[in-house]
Amino acid sequence: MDKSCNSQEVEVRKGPWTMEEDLILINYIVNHGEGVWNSLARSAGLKRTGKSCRLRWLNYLRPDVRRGNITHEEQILIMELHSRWGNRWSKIARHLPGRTDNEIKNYWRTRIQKHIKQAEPFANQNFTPAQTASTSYSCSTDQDGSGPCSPPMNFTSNPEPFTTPLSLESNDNYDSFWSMEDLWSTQFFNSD
DNA sequence: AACCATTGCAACCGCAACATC
DNA sequence: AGATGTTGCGGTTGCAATGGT
Repeated sequence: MDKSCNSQEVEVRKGPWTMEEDLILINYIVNHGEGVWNSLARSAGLKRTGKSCRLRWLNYLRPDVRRGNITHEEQILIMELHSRWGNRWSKIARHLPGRTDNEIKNYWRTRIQKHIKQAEPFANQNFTPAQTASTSYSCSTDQDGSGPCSPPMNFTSNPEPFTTPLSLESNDNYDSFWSMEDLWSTQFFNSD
């Protein structure tokens, strides 16, 4: 009949996450670990879908998520891997520790793709992303692509295991309200 | 100062693959 | 073997911030 009958029990929040929601999610995961996301969302008392919780955690709240500018080396690696695998963002992300598929995808669409478009007039003169990327290092050409790449600097290995949750050195986009450090410190104080 | 266009990013959606019953 | 639930992925959208006029 009318789905509004049970609309009360399935009240689901959408849109941007609040700091309070972030704290609840962090707290819950720290104390109980990740699990089945749907039940996690319910148990934590979040009016979010499991999917939304998972995304928020993976892309934003995890302590090892690295935010801030993509380095030149990372950009080169992204271009190299994209030329090899195409839009397999999660696969590409696995080779960039601390970066998420969403971040890489956004970066590609907003920065690299733009530059490629701008360069298109010159593209006829043998310009391709792959060629641009293949500057001074090579990746082992295992077909599955899981093989290690050898960038000029050894940045593929995660430099530090994020004892400091985030590098906020170029804190362009995360300084308006609260920082992840704020969240995490709050979380530790609050963890029951 | 006000308006408009562009940019960048967080979050949502739909789908396919996988797991469990 | 089929139904149902969950997860992971890639594409897309909405909106705040920023820049330009």
